[in-house]
Amino acid sequence: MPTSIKLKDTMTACPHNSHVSCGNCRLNTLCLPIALRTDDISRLDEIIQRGKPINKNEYLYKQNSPFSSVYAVRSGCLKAYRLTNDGEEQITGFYFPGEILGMDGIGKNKHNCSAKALETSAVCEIPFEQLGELSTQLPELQKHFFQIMSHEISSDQQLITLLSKNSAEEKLATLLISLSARFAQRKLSSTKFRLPMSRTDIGNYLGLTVETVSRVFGRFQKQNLLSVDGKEVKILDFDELKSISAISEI
Amino acid sequence: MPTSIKLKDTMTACPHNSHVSCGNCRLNTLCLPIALRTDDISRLDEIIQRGKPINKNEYLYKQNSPFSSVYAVRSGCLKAYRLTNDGEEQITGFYFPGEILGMDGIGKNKHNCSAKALETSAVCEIPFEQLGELSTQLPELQKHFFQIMSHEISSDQQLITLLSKNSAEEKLATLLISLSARFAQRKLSSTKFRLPMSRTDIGNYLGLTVETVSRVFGRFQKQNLLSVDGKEVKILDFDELKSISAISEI
DNA sequence: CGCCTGGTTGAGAATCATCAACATCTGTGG
DNA sequence: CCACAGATGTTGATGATTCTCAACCAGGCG
Repeated sequence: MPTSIKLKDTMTACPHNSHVSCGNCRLNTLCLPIALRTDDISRLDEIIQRGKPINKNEYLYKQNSPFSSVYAVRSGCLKAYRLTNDGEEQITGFYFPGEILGMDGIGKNKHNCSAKALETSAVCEIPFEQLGELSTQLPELQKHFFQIMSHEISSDQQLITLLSKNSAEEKLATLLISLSARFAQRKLSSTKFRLPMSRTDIGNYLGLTVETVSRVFGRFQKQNLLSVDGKEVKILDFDELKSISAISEI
Repeated sequence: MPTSIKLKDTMTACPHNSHVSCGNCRLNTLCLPIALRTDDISRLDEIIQRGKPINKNEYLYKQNSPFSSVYAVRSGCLKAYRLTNDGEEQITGFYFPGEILGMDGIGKNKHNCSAKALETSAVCEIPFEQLGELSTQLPELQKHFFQIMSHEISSDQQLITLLSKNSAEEKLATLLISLSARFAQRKLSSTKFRLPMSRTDIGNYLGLTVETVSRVFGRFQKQNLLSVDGKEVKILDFDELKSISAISEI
């Protein structure tokens, strides 16, 4: 068990750097409870393990493997997916820096999904047993984790609605607007970004075939909503794209 | 605020009876942490409020209303649903006795869904603030609620897969097998039961139109998998129905 | 009794999947 | 550095599942 290294100075908080502590991680407003006091953050810091980065296509965890930790993404991007009866995969979410995954494993003490890196990624491992113990002492932390889990439920429910009610164009527009918002949250451009996932992954996530995804990208370009160059996307008409999407709040 | 009435004697634990305490509720193996000691159950009992039954089509809570409690179903059945942009509803789940709903509201302190009774139903209201406090003192309770939320996440993810990958027949078979299992859990018949929801609700939940649901019911009857009389369903060939469904474990 | 909601059945239409061919990108090894 | 192979993405033609629209039936309730 590597003990975490404490750095009280204000070193550059690059998320790839595995020596950054929670206190000076630039993502901490996303994954940490705002209300935690500095010395409480240190206690959280102590249970968090920062492993070496995982490469593209490597697993963070596999479906049905024993559950022990949840993970906060530090850099890169991961997909979570379940295998269906007939061995196909169904992607249930993409996870970006500051977002937390693995909570589906808590209920049955084994992972309900697999998680695989879409590109070289670094994560903070948060042993759940210890998190639970610490949470009994820090009510704010407990509340925060209830909230994170609740958010996961809400976003799953939104995906359910999307899959059930919306057309291919609405689905893709919704994904793009959602990604845009999540990039903005990390102070990145909300209109020009790189999709870390393949077209196949997008189709899988949205319940569409690759071909349909490709065609809809084509239509969006013809309508001057987007300019697309491989995985690079530039949103040209944000408002129109949003109005196509299933995302309501302005 | 009515104070809960304690009944230490072994009165008949009918779930409609609002005076039954957690300790002698016959559903407590479903909604309570197994490991809780008797006097701890009493403490939980004290924060739980047992309101009067809600009638068919009445709301338990509405989307965007302030969140304060989660609810355990005591009798009846409820549906949870979200309104889409254009005012349509999307059902995200049906909740039967022993099951817990409302957890989607924790994250933003307002309900992400509405919940409406499909028939006269009774619920136990569990004020979340107090549950949080009690959980810091009873680690088992905290763990139990993490698990319940995690189960909700897992089942939402299974629904995502179902909606995205499966045909109309697979969807309906899956719902029927799932209901069957949940009735069995409550010691009711797993092959003969009454659907509390309308065909429209089933279609909505499964991402199908009423007509399609009706046709698939018809086909299943022609294949002698089911006999259907309105809302009464009798499963004639459980194994075949299960093999059509997306439910794997035997 | 008749209205209204909920459910069933039929015919035609539309979206998206499938199948297939082709283009492009990636990376590996000569 | 180039060439090639495999993976990934695009485009086209065809077809199937499911939706839409419409008519009709059944049961419950005033």
